[in-house]
Amino acid sequence: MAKEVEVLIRRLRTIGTLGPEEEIVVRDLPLRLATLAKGDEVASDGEVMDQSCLLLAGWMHRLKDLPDGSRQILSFHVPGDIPDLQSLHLKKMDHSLAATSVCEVAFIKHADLRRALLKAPGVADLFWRDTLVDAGGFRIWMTMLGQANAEGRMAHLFCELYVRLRSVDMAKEMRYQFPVTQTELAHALGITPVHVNRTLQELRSRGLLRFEHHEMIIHDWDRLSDLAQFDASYLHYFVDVS
Amino acid sequence: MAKEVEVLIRRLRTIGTLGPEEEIVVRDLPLRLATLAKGDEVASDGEVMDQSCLLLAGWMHRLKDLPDGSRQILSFHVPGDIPDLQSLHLKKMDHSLAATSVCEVAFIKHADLRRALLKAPGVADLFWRDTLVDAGGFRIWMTMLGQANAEGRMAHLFCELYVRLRSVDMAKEMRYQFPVTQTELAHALGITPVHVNRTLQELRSRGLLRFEHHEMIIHDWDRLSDLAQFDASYLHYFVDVS
DNA sequence: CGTTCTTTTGACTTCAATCAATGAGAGTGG
DNA sequence: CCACTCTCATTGATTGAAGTCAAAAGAACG
Repeated sequence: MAKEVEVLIRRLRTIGTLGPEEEIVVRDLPLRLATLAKGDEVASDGEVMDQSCLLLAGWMHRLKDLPDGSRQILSFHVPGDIPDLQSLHLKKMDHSLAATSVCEVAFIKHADLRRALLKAPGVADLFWRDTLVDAGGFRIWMTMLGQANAEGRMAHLFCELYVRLRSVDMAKEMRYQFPVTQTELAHALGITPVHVNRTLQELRSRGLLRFEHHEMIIHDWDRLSDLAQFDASYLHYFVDVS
Repeated sequence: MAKEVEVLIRRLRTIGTLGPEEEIVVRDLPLRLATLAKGDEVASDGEVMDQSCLLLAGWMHRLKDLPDGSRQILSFHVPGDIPDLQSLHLKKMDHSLAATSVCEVAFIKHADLRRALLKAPGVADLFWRDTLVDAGGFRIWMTMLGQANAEGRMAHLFCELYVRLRSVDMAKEMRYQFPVTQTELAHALGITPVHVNRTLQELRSRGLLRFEHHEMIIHDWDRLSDLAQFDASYLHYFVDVS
């Protein structure tokens, strides 16, 4: 029972080791299930949280809106992720968390989480490690935003998503579903929607990939990852799945 | 004795509370002191670490070099920071840590740190929190790199540094020392050195600030922080010092 | 005091933004 | 089942912010 927690177990085993007794502690976490509609925000910038959100199915993303109206998408999330785990220790959100597509989630009360982590320090270390891997993703994205042009950034995002999606069986044979619009891609890449469109066309005309109707097909992984200067080690997978 | 650890105590109290017994645990951490020359790397991309580095005096920065030769400076660090604390759980570095200026540091063995955190879970939470605040800084910088132009990014960096430096008594009355070259600034801001120079001139000609001989003087905080869309809450200071 | 690093300036180029319009799909309701 | 609407994708023309290249001027340092 409570098969919902399996995605979390898998995620934790992707970035570290989880002993049998620790697994029990994780399995015993009380979950409150919910279904989110596309665009729903489960945490808003400035809000004070008392729970975190485990993504079970579908996509989520974190975003930051600036006073001038511009928006940066900070990360995309796949099942097994706890995108707002940081709120366990930083109660007040400094960004927002929203559903990219319809999705299934499980809320975990911070009080319950705290109790569990106190009981099993090894699990606490794993959760800590998870937030550190999260930060590692930000570092790479900062680097790409600061140094790479539109093609490089886009290629990098598509490479990262392929590797992460494979680890949760949502990608195989160089293809995956990615339910975002070009405008959302633009918010993630720090470029305009028009330029997203042109960059996609450029990558496609060079035979690197195709992205149509929310389906990504990578035609030439070697040249794409080369263009992206992609190196999956920042994902800190315990066993590399790339 | 061991007054070196005071900067760390202060830092921890800046982002949370530290009880008397927890303070003792922190004070008992074995430190190995060292002096670094400008440019020295205490941790390099790919390296496996068994210690972290507490900055006691001077400046450090973290950076990521890409295969094509471009470099992104990810963060600047001031006394009290442990810039590579994440290596406690992510042994293998995914970026580098270097001395911006001559500086004094204290190395803390991960084994000692782990022992201390096991003894005092409240301290573990504080250190975890510190890494989460670190990640919050990355999120804001990602946002500025993706959405703001050269002026906005530069203004934001200068605002952030003023607030952080004030909390460690290294800035007052709208001025502080900042020992970087315009080329290093360029690596942090994701623009070219030439454009750094022109942007500095522009900000100066508008009466917002002056930056000469490594000294920053902010002439108009209100307009500068407005241009930066700066909101210090992402620093997650327990008591706001801005 | 000369050598090196850093800052500054000018001319030119380029990548991406902007503005504006058209086209294509998906879902809705008469 | 087809008009209608809405969102999303695409295209073209133009503008603008920042990059590039090259050189000179100014500081810093042994």
